Amino acid sequence: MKPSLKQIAKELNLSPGAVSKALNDYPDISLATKKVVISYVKKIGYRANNQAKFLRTQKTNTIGVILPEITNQFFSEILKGVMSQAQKHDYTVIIGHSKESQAEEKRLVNQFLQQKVDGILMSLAQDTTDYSHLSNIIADETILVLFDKVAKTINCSKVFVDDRKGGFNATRHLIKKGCNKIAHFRGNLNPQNSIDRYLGYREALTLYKIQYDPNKVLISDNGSIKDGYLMAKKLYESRIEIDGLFCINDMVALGAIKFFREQKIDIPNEISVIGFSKNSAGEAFQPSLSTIDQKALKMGKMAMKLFLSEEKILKTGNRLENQTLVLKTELIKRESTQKSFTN
Amino acid sequence: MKPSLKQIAKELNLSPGAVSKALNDYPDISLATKKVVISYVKKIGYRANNQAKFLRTQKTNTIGVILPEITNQFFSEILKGVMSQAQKHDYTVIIGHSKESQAEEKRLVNQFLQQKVDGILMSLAQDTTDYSHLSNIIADETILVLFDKVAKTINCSKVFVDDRKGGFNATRHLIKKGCNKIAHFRGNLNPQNSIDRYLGYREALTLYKIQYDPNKVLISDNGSIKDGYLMAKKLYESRIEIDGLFCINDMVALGAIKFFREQKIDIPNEISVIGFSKNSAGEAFQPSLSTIDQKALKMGKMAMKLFLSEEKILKTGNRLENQTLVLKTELIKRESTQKSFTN
DNA sequence: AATATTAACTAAATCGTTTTAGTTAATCTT
DNA sequence: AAGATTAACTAAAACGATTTAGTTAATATT
Repeated sequence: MKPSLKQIAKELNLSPGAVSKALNDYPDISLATKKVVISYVKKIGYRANNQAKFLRTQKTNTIGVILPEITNQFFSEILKGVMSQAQKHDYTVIIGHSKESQAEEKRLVNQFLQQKVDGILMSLAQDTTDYSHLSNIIADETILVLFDKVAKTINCSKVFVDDRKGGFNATRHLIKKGCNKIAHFRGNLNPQNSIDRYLGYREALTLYKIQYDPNKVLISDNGSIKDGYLMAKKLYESRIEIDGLFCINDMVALGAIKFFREQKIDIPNEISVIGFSKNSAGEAFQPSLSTIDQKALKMGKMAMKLFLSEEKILKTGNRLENQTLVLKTELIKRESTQKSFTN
Repeated sequence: MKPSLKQIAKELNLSPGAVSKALNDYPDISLATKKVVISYVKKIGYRANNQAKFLRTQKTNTIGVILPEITNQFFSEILKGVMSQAQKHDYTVIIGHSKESQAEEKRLVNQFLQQKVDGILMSLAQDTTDYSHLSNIIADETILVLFDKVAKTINCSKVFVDDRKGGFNATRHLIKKGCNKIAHFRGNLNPQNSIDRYLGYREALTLYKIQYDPNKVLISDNGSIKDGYLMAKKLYESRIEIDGLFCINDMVALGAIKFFREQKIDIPNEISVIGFSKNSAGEAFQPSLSTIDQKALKMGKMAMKLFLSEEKILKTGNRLENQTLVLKTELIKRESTQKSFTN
């Protein structure tokens, strides 16, 4: 049914080897033969079998991408960035969804290794504390690139944003807009990103000599709109006065704003709010949401580029040197922190 | 380096065939031997090579998913649904991004067929008019399942929502809330979904004896927030009076609301607005956005289930019968159409 | 004209599995 | 105790490509 090299060879009175060489443009095949083979192959719509190919070449031209979440604009954009580069270099992308679970993450790594991917690009799940599966990847001589949520102790290439600086810039922006009672709705305790943004927040407070108040820091566990809403409610009901709020992400910020506006609190004049990650919904919101651009698309592209460069180094037989890329975030000033703005 | 069945066999003084059989639980291998093999394999962390496996079994346990867009909550949710089912049945998911381009879509189909996927699940690009690549999939004896944007003439399983009914329900909802000058920001001319939603809109107008006015229908080309904003502006500047608006999707609706609110137009009291697709941002918006739930997660799950059932039928050697599933949409009533709601 | 060189192939091994057919030794049957 | 049966393997082909090491015929060299 589906034609193989062997059948084509028989049809053209050639050996399978000759056909293979013709298609791969070997110099020891005549131009005339190459033309015949190529035109015949086109005619019958022959497609080489990648699996069979792999058996000899040991290259699948496939990478695996593991994301903790998929219905999340940040990760979607990273994926988009990865895929744009993958397409450019003719790589196939396998995708896995770890659902923020270490067990699922390990299962996926195993599955991908069995698929013989050339590399794995991943962002760690929140509850990943054991890194043995990452070591397995490296032991398997498969390239590993970590992005966003990375394991500092694992020896591989990494790309992430400077979360601390991002948190610092967000907080400083609020301070410069005149806020001095600034709350922070932070993320879960373990992921480094969440810690770093919190540290940036503290750093800014310290620099501008604002007293740190632990009562103004609440912990979100899933970073959803609803979460933001409930945290704002909790803060409001505890009667802690604030004039600024820095949220772990835009969804939490939108939820918080929703609550505050229901209470007839003027955003930004009574409370200025800034998010993190630049979700596109923030732009349409009223007030439009100030945020920190986390450069998701670029991060995805860079992750793939890191993979490609390691691949190239490996091919030359050199010992590969891992790179760590720290991308700069960008402050997006919008209405939610623009006090002159009246609603 | 990486252990093969052959090496394991040598180590255990068995033949490669016996090891393979032990791992696949063949009845003609003794329990004792099976135990030895399994424990040894676990010890050294052996992982079967899927590519090599395929060569004999002709099954990759891999499906390809092609999406026109990826940073779009609707498609992300579909993907999530597909992946949840794929995981359950131990399938690997390859992903492709057609970027709404027919050429790219064809390239991806070709790439996936070369990867010997067991099936392709896809939503067509907006500009796809030629279906030869779809025929190729079927000719290759690869299972094809279309979702959301489907080709009615292609003989394969399909799943999509009843867009016409959805459009009808959205429009009727506005009418029941007292609107009778209802505009429609529709999608591009060719995709059937966009046409069907428009037809539903017309149908509702007809049923409730409201004069259809083509000036109240504007065409969005990319369905973005910005697009919605600009269309609202265009409508506003053309001085066409409306009291209701049905948008092709939530992003367009959010953009439109943004513009109207900037003009101090009261939403929903002066203009009620309803979107389509249930983007999570709509919930946090003020006013929260009424919309039509397009059942993305379910659609993804069903697409994978359709694939699995075809797979099962194929295995029994029976002729497969294609199924077409039409999912019901759900009206989500929120503040943007709740006239009693005061902002 | 004998030999060396080159062009253009072919033959066959190989990658890592699976699976069918065959083999051997032990056990059962009568 | 001889033949039949069974348990538990082994041997080898096969899947579809790639690639190394020949091979053959034509051409070039001296």
